[in-house]
Amino acid sequence: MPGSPSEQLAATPPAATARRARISRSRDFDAVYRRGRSAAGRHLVVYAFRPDDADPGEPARLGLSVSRKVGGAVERNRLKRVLRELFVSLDPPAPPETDIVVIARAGSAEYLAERGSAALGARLGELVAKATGSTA
RNA sequence: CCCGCGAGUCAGGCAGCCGCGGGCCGCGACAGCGGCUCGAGGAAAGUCCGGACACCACAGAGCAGGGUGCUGGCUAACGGCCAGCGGAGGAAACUCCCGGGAAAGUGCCACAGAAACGACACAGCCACGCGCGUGCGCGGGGCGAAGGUGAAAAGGUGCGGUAAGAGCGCACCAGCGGUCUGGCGACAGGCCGGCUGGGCAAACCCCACCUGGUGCAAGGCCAAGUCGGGACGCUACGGGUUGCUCGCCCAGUCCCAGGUCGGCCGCAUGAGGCGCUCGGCAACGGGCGUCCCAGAUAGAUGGUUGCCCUCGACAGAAUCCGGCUUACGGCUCGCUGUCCCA
RNA sequence: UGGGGGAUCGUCUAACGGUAGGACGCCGGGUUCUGGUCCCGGUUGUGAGGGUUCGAAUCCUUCUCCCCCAG
Repeated sequence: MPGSPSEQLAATPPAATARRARISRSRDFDAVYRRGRSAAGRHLVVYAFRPDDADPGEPARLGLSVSRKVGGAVERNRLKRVLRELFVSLDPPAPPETDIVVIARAGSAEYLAERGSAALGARLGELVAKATGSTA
């Protein structure tokens, strides 16, 4: 394996937009909520949890929760897409082998529309750092 | 030009980089990688109707319940659509209407009003008879809708007629019945007759037609896992027939505790789209050709950069399809023109 | 996604198709030296639009919002 071209592929940023890097089981969501650490902002809430059975070297997985209070289907889909994109390009990336759940609160769609994705990305970065700070 | 009316159509575009989901092909032991290709809407929305599909129920019959409601057609079906009829609105283009039955029965019609359906009483008009205080009372008669009201009052208006009056007579109008003509029909028109109605059925209801229930979290399969305790009972009771009755069938019943969070199928070729053509006023149907056109499962279309323009509305598939309704930006075509201005 | 229920004053609730009431707020006035109690008065788009009817909170229809159930 070492020295092979696949090493260059692994060097590319972890694609949290891929389905492998997402939390999909309700069991996993429950674990993050119950046993993880949380950090809350005005528009977002971030939960972080490092599962015991995580594969070594596995990049951080992302789970999103955007309820109907945020807006209609178009707004919520757009918000989820933007949040996934922002999560991948976090400047200090999220620590590996960690499950992170981001909850969008009511008003976050308006925040995105008025302040832009860069502002939302900054808020996301702050909260992720705060929630994962001691475990890293 | 500008108002208005109707129909149709589009849903920012192009390019670079980084990404996401499905299918096919290739490589690979797996994870995966590479190539090609496809990837939201006219409303995907609301879930208001109708069907397909699936399971459950059903020997069967009846009742109940629910829905629809002018006519003819279209459709798999519909509460939808098309063409008409009648009515309503508008100056017009045109638009809108749950639009059967009130001589089958029941009910309601507040307030006001003499009276709200029985045309009786009340009030009133008119001659006649009797009485007296001479314009009133009494009596038996004639009379109609005149009497404030009210949403609605026993056809309306006019003329004649009379003691007073009245469809009592006449003309026109409205309604009813009969008949003729046209139309498949709703209905329209003509003639004749008699002389005439309460209203409300989106009140109960009657009539005609339709109607089993539940919904893809339907349903099928695989994997995993729990399978423990208590009470009452001995055919009385109970359960099923998802509202009831007849009928039929099943057999112990109830309570507590525990398990069920994974995956595969269903799942996308369909009452399908487009083009031409034929029938039809049209909705729609027939024929031929051609295309394959999302299929996720915490749920896919984004990020970024550049250019252009009018600076981009409403809005995101979740079993599928046909409608309805609601939200909304632009463009094209056709049609109307009362008043005002040129 | 599918299925079901609801909306009346600031809050809780009534109302055969015929004037929208009650209780608790709240506001103003009176009584009291002051406050409370008590008395009087006020506070109203029946969620919105359209229709049936002489007349609609009520009947029909379209929409908006809220709540519940099914993993």
